[in-house]
Amino acid sequence: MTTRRNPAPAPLLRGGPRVVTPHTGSPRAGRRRQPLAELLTRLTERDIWLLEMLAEHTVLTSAHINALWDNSLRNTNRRLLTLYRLGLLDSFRPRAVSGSAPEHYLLARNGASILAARHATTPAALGWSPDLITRTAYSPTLAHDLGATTFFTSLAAASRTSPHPERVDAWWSEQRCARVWGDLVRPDAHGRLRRPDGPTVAFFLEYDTGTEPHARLAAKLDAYADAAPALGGRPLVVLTLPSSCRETHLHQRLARHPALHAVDVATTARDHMPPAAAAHEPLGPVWLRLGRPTHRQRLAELPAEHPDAAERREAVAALAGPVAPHPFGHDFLGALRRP
DNA sequence: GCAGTACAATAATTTTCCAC
DNA sequence: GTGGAAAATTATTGTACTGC
Repeated sequence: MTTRRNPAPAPLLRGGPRVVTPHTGSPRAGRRRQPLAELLTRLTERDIWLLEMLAEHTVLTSAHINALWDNSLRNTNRRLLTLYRLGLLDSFRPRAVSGSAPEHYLLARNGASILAARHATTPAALGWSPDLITRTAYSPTLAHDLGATTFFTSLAAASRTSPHPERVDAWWSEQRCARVWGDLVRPDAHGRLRRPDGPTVAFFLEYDTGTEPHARLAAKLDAYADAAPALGGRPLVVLTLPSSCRETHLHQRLARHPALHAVDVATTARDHMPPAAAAHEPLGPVWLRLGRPTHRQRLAELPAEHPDAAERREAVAALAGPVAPHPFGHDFLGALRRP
């Protein structure tokens, strides 16, 4: 095991210790207060959609945003810098294991104010506060939360290039799930994948960092089994694990768990790569059914939800507010509802 | 004017090597 | 074992150019 010479854990907040030579000029320079009405002439639908996404998911890295925008990284970074200078976004860069970390973006005051105006509410009601960046940058769950985010942005990017025309229909944050289902279940996210022939694979994401004991994961499955009637039938829980070794042990321990009578569970290991794949691909054949691990399946091949369950879920979700559809093409994440 | 592309320069960090 | 210098890695930004 190697040790770091400079193990300071503090994230780098913009305006912090990041040194820029006078020759290039500070990349953070030029930020000034902008009247909100003036900003209206500068914002595109894509920008507004990004603000909505940040309100929903709190923090996204430049790579996440690039994947969602389906853009070149250069263009994504340039636009993000513009939005930062307009006071719409805040950002920080945590320490990285190797090299430097990507920029992490959140809503800044102007961005929160514009969103609040659009939803006829206040920035505070949207979860924004002046110390949001500090709370987020130093959050002990930041890596876990970003892991769940990476799962969905990978899914979204892959669905655009996949030969299988599935579509990511929805991506709900942990906070939205808590608002909809309360203490019944606490997934890290909820998503829906729509097959081209109509059925929808709705799933609850549990992102495992390898720190929870098997008993804790078993207890989560019990909670899903208990909540199954309220969740609209037989819920599908997808568990993404850090290693094949942990996945194997989990299957050995939980293959006959009683909750499997009421819950469908599929696992994947993030170090597992299908043949000819360059990286772990959550849309690909990487999922093993718990209790019946005959072969690895694609996410779209996992059990689709019953139409009645979909109807019941939509009714519950409708209580959470209006829809902000994706403005450019693929309308995944269309279920952005704000209470 | 804005978005997109390409290239070069720069920053922040870890890793490696080497002298002491 | 420790500390410093150089190399390597990863990511961002400035600039020039093109096209709409």
